[in-house]
Amino acid sequence: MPELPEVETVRRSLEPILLGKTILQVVINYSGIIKKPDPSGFRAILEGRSILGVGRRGKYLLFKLSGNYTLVIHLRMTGQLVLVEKGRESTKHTHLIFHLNEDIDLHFVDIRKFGMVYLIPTEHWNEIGGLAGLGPEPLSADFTQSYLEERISAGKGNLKSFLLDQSQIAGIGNIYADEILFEAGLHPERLRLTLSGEEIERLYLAINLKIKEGIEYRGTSIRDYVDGRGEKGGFQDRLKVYDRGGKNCVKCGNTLIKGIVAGRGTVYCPNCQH
DNA sequence: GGAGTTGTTCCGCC
DNA sequence: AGGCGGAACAACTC
Repeated sequence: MPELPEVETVRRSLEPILLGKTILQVVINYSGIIKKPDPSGFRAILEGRSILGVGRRGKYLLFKLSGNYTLVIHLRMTGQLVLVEKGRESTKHTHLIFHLNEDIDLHFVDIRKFGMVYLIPTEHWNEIGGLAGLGPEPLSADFTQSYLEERISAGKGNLKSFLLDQSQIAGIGNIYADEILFEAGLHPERLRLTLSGEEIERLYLAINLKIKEGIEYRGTSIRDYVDGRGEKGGFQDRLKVYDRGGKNCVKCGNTLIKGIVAGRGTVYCPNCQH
């Protein structure tokens, strides 16, 4: 499940290799993941352009191309972007192949085909639904404790759904939401409006800490996630609640509860989180 | 072969 | 009217 730390790790692993490369040819094995434009336009516009930058916003990867075009890729649940030597055979789930100069290919692989790819003139970036409405990056200067305080108190609902809401904070998904709430000692069903100032501060620090740790350990590989070199992350060994339902709390030893909150599988410690 | 998996969008309700 | 909750949907693996 690529969330901010995983997408950032992919970005960092691709950037040094892709910068300055030219897309010579694009092979489309499955066109369903290309949301804009139609597949033949997609191929025609891409071929011959060079890659000027590899950026990220929330869970979206942004490839800045020559001629003011941007290739936007969202990996959703099982998408992978991997660099392979030219000519290496593709798997049955390889949907896009970007043949680059200098004997390198970039493969888009996605077991479930939930990923989304857009190619747009850069100034039209806000036409992509999810991208326009994103909240601040959690590790940027825009994301301050007073911003969090203001947003928390601006609406109802519980903390889990708040953390998953990309318009409040960009890039948090199910894994990091559970880890952040455990770190902060806050119950996923806790209502936003009941938080004290001290609890909002704990939440703020936990968001910063867990997102930073996720990046530092190069993401969480529970099932499919790998970076641009095909390497797994290391954060799965440091998870305290996610995927640990029924196991013992690392802090107090009680049994961790797994339930559904905000429509998502959610694990928490009933003793440590209030 | 039914259950489980999550990010995003959309719809209906209050 | 707008915010919120929940459902739907995508498609594959085990």
